[in-house]
Amino acid sequence: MDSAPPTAPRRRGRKGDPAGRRQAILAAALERFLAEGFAAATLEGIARQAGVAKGTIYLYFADKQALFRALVQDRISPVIGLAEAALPAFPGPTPVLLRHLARTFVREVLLTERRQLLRLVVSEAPRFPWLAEIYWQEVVSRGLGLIRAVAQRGQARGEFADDTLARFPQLLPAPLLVGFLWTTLFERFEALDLEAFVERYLDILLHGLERAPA
Amino acid sequence: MDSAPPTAPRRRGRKGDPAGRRQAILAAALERFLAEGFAAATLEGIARQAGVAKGTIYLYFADKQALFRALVQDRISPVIGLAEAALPAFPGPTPVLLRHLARTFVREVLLTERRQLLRLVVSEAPRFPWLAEIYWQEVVSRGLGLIRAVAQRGQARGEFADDTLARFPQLLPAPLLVGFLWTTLFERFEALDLEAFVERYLDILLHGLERAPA
Amino acid sequence: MDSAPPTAPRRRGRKGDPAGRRQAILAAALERFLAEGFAAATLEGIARQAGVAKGTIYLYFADKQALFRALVQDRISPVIGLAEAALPAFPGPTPVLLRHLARTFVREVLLTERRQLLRLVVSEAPRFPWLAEIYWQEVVSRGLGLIRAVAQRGQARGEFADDTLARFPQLLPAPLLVGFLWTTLFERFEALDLEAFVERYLDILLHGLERAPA
Amino acid sequence: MDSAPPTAPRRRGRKGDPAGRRQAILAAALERFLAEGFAAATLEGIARQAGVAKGTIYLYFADKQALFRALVQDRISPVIGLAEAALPAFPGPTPVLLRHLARTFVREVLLTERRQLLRLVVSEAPRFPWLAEIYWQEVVSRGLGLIRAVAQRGQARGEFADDTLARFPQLLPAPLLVGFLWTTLFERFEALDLEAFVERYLDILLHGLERAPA
DNA sequence: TATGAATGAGGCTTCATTCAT
DNA sequence: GATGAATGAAGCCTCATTCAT
Repeated sequence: MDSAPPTAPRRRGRKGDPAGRRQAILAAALERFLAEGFAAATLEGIARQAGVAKGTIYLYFADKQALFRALVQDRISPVIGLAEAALPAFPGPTPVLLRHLARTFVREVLLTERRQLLRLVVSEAPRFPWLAEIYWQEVVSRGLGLIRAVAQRGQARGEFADDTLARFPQLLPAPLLVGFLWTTLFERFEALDLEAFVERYLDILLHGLERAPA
Repeated sequence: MDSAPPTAPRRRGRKGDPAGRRQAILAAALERFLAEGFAAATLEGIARQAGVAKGTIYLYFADKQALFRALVQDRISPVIGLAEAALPAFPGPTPVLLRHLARTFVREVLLTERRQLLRLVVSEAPRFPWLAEIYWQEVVSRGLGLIRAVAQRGQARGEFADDTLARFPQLLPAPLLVGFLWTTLFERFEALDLEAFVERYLDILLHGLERAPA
Repeated sequence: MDSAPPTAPRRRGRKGDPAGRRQAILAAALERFLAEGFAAATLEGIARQAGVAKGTIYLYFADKQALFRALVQDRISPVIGLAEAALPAFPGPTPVLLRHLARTFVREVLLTERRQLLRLVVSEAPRFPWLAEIYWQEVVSRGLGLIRAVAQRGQARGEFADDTLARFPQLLPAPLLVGFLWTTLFERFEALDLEAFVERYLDILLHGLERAPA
Repeated sequence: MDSAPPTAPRRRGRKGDPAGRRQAILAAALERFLAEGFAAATLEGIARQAGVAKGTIYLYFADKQALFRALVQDRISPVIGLAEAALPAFPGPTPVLLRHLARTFVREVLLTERRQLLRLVVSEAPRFPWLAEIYWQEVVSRGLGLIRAVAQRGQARGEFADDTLARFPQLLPAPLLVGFLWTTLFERFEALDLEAFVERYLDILLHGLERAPA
């Protein structure tokens, strides 16, 4: 399809790139796990999609579960780094900063394939408790910490009326979860203007935070 | 084969009842699917939990997938009926009605095993597109319709400033999804006072709806 | 080969004999394990030889090792019972009794397929310590006890000069092990008149026991 | 590829020596085969123990079975040489010579790791008929020849009453096989004073040979 | 010559489905 | 109808062997 020449010549047999191999397997595994779930995805399918033999996977990962774990660790951790990097020395008002955070999440997660990872965690976590734990450590706890920091900044600068957001940092990602579910499951039944929805939600949330309701 | 008439139906437990059998199997299937997911749950386990033989399941359902489908159809539809029944002729102010709706959902879904059904849908929908469709028809579209009806009631009565809630009925369930994720995945890492969280959110939401923010 | 009609009609599909099934599998397993060793024998081969499907084996045995263990327990224990039963109230002189014991072993073990079981134990014991343990409990310790009882009988009756045989009961089976190795490994290279060999050894042994050599 | 001349052969350990390589591989193979058997031993394990890469083994041996065969041929033949060398011009009485032979075997085989080779032969001979053949040619037939030579020496010198030992040379190694089995399998369940046992056996055997019993 | 990444056939085991009783 | 023993396809994983470097 692409007129550009194949960058990787892909010699038959032993490939030359010992590093790209691992990434190719991870990419294939992500796709298969997302499409079929952990139990239903087969190593045969992953290998085929990665363009390697079944046994090759075991050169890089001890077993199917280790592959799954590596996948989560490799692809999830960088996500939160994006948001943390966006914070450090933000000059403007805190409400603007909050909007910035939420929009970053929408742009970098909800509107990319990364959104599927959350589904994977939701799906498989009950049977693989370490999965929720990794996700907690790498994403959720760091994300909530981020929001709490912003909440205190807002309170310190007199922009927020009280500690509502610090107590319930989950208020910020709430619409994002709606967006996640929507784009994942229900988009084909009814459209949702995701960005408008999030903006509207932020309007209400910030309005509520600035003037503490009863 | 046996010429002796079956004078004693030998109903041990819930056996012998051709209708109760089906329900017993469905109940067992629900539990196994929720606990292990579709692929990992075994008919052996379902049969054991239902107190029937493996082969018996095939007298009621064509195959594993048919069992799954019947389960979803039998158990999901009633959920939304609860909320719809709560609406009909509510006398008081619309904000109170909204709070009532949200609390019903928290009490009847989030704090019961029914919450697991949502997880099952999220998990298996990609492989069983009809699953999302059923869920949409039976739950989501009716739920959103309910909220829209309430939104219009509020606007008609002059309680809401504009059509924000009618355009984005997802605003109401947003915190409930957070609650879903929290109780499902992260409860063991950090506590969340679910009821306080939801009440606080309703404060903010209703405040925002009553006086339309910029 | 046998002109008699097939006693088991062997209907295709589900067999009727729930008891013979297990024995058929054990017999097939014995043959394959003996011919190929534990690691090299395949369940595919065992199933084929038993005339059952691969999965059927797992209805009777938890895994390959459990099959192996059951095989040893089922086939080894009866062997020693033969010798123990031969002892109780033997009327004649102890030397005659000893010869009787040795001949029973030759006839019932060395000259039958049972001899192969010893080879199996020797082969696989280092990797499956429980195997040597079972064999010790079921065969060796009981066999040595038998010989010690005979030795004391001989001493009590004044037929043996001292406690040599009680101290070294292994003296009796020594030539039988030679016979085992010979028939197992070297028969095709050079003939050995096993019975004459054993008789000649017994002559020497009994001669030595009757008049204790220096 | 590297233009620099290999001034330093970089012989780490026993590498670099094309002949030592072969020996290192054989030594490692011996250890792994003895510990795990032919089928269960892996080339990966042999290579690691030999300190070479898996592929290197194939530079010296065509395949796993060829490695096994070479191992047996290289390591078994020398064993019998020990005993043959002990014979040539023994000055003393033949019974003393026989005791000397037996003790040499106990010391050099039973009490060393070489004893395991016999177990390997017993284990794998049914699947590799050439294995029993090699063992026969290199060890057993030569060993029996040795004993027969001693038997004739004894008869010629009037020390033995008849040709019993020449007809049944297996009489001499019989207790050694008992010792083999004992140290290999049953030592941990009951102690056996191996040297005392062998001496006592020789007492009886020689006593019987000197004065031919009925 | 030496390496070790890559391969893929084949082994053990599981489990949805069938069917004789 | 109900049962559960039997089946066999399919999955995960191992490892002897090959081959580009």
